[in-house]
Amino acid sequence: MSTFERYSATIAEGDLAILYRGHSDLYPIVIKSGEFVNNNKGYVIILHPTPELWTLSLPHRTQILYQADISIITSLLRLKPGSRVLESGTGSGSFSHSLIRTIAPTGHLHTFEYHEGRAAEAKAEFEAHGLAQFATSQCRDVCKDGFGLTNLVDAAFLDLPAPWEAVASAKQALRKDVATRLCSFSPCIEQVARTVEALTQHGFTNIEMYECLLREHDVRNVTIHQVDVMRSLAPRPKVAAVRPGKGQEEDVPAAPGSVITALVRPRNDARGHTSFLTFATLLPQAEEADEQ
Amino acid sequence: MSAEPQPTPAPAVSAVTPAADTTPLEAPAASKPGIIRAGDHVLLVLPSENKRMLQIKPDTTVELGKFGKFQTNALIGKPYGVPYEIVKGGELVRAEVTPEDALGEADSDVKDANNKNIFDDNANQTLTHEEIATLKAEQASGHEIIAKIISSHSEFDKKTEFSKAKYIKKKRQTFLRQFTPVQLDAATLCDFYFNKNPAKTKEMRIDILSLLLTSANVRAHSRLLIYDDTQGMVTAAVLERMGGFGEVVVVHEALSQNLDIVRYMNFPQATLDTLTTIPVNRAFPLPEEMELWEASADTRENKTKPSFRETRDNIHRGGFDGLIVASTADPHSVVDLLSPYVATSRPVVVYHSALNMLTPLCQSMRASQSYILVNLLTTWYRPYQVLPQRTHPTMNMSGHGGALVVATKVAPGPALPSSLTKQELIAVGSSTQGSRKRSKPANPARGSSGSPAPKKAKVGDENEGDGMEVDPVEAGSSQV
RNA sequence: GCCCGACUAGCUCAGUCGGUAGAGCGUGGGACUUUUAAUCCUAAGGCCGCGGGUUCGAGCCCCGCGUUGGGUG
Repeated sequence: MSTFERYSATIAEGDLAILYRGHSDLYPIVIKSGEFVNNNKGYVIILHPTPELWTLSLPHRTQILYQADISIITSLLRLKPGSRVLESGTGSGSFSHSLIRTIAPTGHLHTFEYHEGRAAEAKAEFEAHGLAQFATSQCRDVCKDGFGLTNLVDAAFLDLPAPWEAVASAKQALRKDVATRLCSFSPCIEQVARTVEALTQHGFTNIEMYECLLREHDVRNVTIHQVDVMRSLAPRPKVAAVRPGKGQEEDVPAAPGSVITALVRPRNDARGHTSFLTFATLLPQAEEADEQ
Repeated sequence: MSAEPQPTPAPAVSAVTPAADTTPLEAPAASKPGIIRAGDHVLLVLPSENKRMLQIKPDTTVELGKFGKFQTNALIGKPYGVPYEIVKGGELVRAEVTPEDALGEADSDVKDANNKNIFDDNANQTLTHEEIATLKAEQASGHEIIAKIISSHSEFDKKTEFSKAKYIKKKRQTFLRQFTPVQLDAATLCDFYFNKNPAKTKEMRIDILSLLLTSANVRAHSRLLIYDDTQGMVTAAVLERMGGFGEVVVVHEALSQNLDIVRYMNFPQATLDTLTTIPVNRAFPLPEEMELWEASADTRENKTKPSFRETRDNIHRGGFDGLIVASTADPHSVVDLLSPYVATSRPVVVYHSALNMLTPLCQSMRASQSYILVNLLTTWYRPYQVLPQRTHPTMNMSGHGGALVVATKVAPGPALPSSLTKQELIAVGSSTQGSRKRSKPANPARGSSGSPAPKKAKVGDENEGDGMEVDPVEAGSSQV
């Protein structure tokens, strides 16, 4: 069975796969013999699922976390195989899938979602994707009822409208024998301020905040003309994109008086602000407290 | 199923699981996690926020300049991450951390004071340099000295609370005799080198490294090919994310490769055993060299590692789960060399500190039928100071953290005749997302046209002999 | 009937390489000669069909409707 925590060599009945029909046309499917999908594009490519492809193709039930934020959060929470981590809310499960990939096979994700429907869908997804053994998902309003975990997790991730209300309970859930980490994900600076205040009051240290955006770049060859007095009045070659390779008819040398050069620029549809990422450390308890 | 707490919503899940049992490979026997061991490499964070990296060898004295000195034996067995004060006699005691030290009074009214009547005058401080030096010589604690300095500052009470906090912070950075030993991990080391000696790690910033790790789908049980010119930064980060499971083969150009950062990670032997390295000329020997290598004994002193020959055979078996390149050489040449040994539907990720060094590679990979989803990436990364009523960006690091080319390797299909523009049926299953309409792959076809038998992709790859089991299916043939 | 796209400039278009701030026509200005005008040069013109619902207080979100193109009955 294909899963997000292990590659398989071949496609099998019942596997989740990602149907590729172009960069903006990725679609998750379950392979079932005897069934068809239509396609009017000549060919498709079936890809092995990865958390990154899942993030690009999953059904949105909420706004989701994307790869840039997911990546830096994972690093700064110091996650690796064996880590135990709590997450709230589960949302559409974009980050959850990536978390499970990183902490498997010896770690565990405790994920909490207060919306009943979304919690159920996420849970069903984990099971369908063969990830249930790595994740415990609960429908629970953690701001009101807390996480219900004690001295258990290495890291906590809060993606909540009022994260400051969950700080005390998150602290309780974090283990106390080693330094642990917390991240809060909030779009607005006022949320950050209140969260930082709560973190400080609860004894978190090393509070830092970041923003991280992904910039994707286009590369294309353009033909540009050269300024030349002798030719200044003659018709100029058109400035036009020229693409190399794949045997296209555009694969022609530059006309006299012009030169082909690579033009690199950021894609204009790049996402803007996502959220502020607030990180904090909870130091291990002093030894006196350890003794009891 | 899971041995973890069950997902019943109502009852509080109270779980206390012993720490050691899930991390057998990371925690050496008879040692608690997060405890400093003899032989560990550690990072010491000083009050000035300067950092020093060193190895804790027993029975040694560590000199921290004006911040004091201590015996390594006093640190062994103590927890990481905790600030320690060097008290008289060189003993280390856990330093108290109070929020007010760093924050100032959060609720203070900023308007209750200002600098209108404060003048820059050294005479505001009544203590002389000699008197302060004497205090230090008498082994007064940092806190005592700071208190003395504040009480000797004639204008201190005129300052705003925020200004006082900043003043105190400066004094703490100068006079406190303490340090925090930080456990070394990939994120910490990346940050350390990026700030201290970025050339060593080829200007690789933590956010780009993080993106590299997810893009390459690095995880336990990965089987990866790596070309690493970052002093081992990339390899160390990859090994950390694999947790001792799987396999990493590092190919390098010189006869031996500097992977110092891997050593600094304090990996257990089990993790180090998943790493093998091999020079390019042993992995890809010229025909005339072949006999020479075959004749000569493997000269590696560490016989627990596979021989070059075994590693070479391993590489040529192909089917790797990914390729990661962070090279100062032409990245294109490295990708051409190693990509053939990567399985299809697997990531290829290439790092370089300069975007423009990757543009030709990006163009040619986009033009190639062997890759899809080819992307040229940089990041915009900005840290902020967050203090009550004093939140602001600390610096702008956009555009200087390196760039990545990320792609997915696929099996190139046969060239499509131009007549094949019509709809084709692909023998795969239906959607899992019944409710989703946008770009739905299509509805079950009704016609009885064609056989639904799944097509095994044929590998028309230019890369012969990589032995991959074909995963992505390219169904380019007509059914009509 | 069902399915899949596309709706931004006065009009019409824009590709499975991660090509939707890119163009063409038309329009204005200039040069030129072949002057009921042609050719060349150049300039101006862009915020995305309508409505609703949802996501955290960031949409690569969803639904409906309209217009339009294609496919299939």
